[in-house]
Amino acid sequence: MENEKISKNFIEQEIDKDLAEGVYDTVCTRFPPEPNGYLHIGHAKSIILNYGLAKEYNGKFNMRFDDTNPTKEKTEFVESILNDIKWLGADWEDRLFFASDYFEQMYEGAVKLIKKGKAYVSDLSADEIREYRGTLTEPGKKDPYSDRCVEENLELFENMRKGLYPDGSKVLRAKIDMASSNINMRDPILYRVAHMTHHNTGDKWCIYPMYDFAHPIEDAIEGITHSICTLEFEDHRPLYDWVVRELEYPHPPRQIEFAKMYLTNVVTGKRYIKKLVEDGIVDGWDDPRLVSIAALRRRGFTPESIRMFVELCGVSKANSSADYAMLEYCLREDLKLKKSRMMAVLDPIRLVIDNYPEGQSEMLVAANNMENPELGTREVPFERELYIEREDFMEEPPKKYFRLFPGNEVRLMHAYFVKCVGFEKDEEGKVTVVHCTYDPETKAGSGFSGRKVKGTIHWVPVHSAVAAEARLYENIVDEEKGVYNEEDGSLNLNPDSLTVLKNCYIEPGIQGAKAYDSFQFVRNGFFCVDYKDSTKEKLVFNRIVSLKSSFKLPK
RNA sequence: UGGGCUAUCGCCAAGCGGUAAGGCACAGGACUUUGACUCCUGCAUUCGCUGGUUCGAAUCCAGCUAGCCCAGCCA
Repeated sequence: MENEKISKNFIEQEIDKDLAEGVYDTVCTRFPPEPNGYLHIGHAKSIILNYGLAKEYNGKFNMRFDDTNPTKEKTEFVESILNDIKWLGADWEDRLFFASDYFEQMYEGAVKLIKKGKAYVSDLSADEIREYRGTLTEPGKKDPYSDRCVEENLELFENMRKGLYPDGSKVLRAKIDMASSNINMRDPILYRVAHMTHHNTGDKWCIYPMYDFAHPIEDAIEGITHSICTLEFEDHRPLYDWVVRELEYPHPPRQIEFAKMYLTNVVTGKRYIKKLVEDGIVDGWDDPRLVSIAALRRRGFTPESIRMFVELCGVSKANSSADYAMLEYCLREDLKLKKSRMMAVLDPIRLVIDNYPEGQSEMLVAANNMENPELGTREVPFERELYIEREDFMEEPPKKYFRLFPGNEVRLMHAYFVKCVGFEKDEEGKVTVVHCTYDPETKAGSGFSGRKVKGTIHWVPVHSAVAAEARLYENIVDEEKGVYNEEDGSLNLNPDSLTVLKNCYIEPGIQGAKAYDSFQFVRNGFFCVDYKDSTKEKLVFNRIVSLKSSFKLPK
């Protein structure tokens, strides 16, 4: 199933170059999330990219939690992140690391910088540091504490570690260039004081390293060769390189940046999701309309489909936003040969076969997947009264409509040809029953070829069908207006993002089948079980991909 | 406005001086026990703009324009 790669992406080209020039003789990548939230589709791209690169080059892939800021991190997130990565299929083998396990080495690194005269302890307040840093257009000013001698700095830094100073009173800064046009190089803060319990190291530390100092060290310790991150860290690369150079690591890692990928008409902002949850519009961060990994999983996307999506999108340095249709395509592609295709009726009307004996029933053999015989067959009871989809019958059909209408013949899937001979309506003019006659000669699988019909419709036996509830999810954001309301900054929500259909029926026997995880049924849509509600008496399904049908009723 | 990055079809994206890959979407047609799938066919005389170099430029140079990122003791 792996598509032949026509060309390598720019990261692969860089790696090839490094390998050819002997800069590295192996490839080691990593996925380094901070355990401060749930993973979403954007993280999936990074995971799949990093893991894929390691695989492709026969290298190693490390899992590492970048937990250097105890104010934001929780063990709860560690669990969920690990779970999602496993589900996606990235395997870190025995290499699960925590940045916090390197705190001692980072501390030693800081001491080394102080001894080299490359770092100093500053007593400036947060506000003062901001002032001294200058602005985007004006250079910064020299930190008055930057001339402290090595011995004094060593002592002060040790005292910082000992907890002698309150939070915010002192920081360790790198001595680089306060006039640099790159703000990240204006004596960046390396360590801050924070008396706080860390989820991994407890109360052992009260000083914590900043990302810019910690990350290159983490990479270097683990022997990472290519540290792949997103574009916003491009400006930090000079600092990354400065740290590994000053700390004199023998085989310094190399940072390469790529553009994040967004999806069209999807809400990603944490504060917006929070608002959606608070307002009761979605039922949590894993609501199927959102794009956290858990949401996608709940909606029925498979790990394979997400991997395919990432590969299809490719990697570049141009900010972009992929069509949701591309994700849906990947799922259809993944599922179409792998899953059973069952029948169901979402909006039922009764179909009565006038010439089928009352009380009689027979078991028909149905292929689980017409395109993949390996999935076997199942039996479906056929009887005089069936449910069919309301839209599969029209009293006055438009041109080129070839499902049921008075006088027309169609195939009932896996069963017989039926011809419409009449119908009944209620007082409101709504069709309630469609009458047909069937032709025993036309039984599915009989090889009958006397005549052909243009339409094939799904059905379910009235007496043994299983009642179900279906949830049809659409984009939560208004497709035409876009995600954000320009005027007040709110979201443009689609009022029909969730439709609950309570009066649905699915084939009997599905209940016993174990293939619930995701399968295809009802014409051309893919559905899956809503994992949250599957314990309810009625089965609940989510529609995960919009119906793909080229016949649209002329309105 | 200082610095960094980006710009190729509605959406992704190849291309790396020799005359615009591919996928999604879309539109026609064939096939069909799912109007799906599959299979054909069509879909950028042009690469943000303007000049220049060259026999030849999306690719090199110069100048514009637009978008994204950076002034956390966040990552």
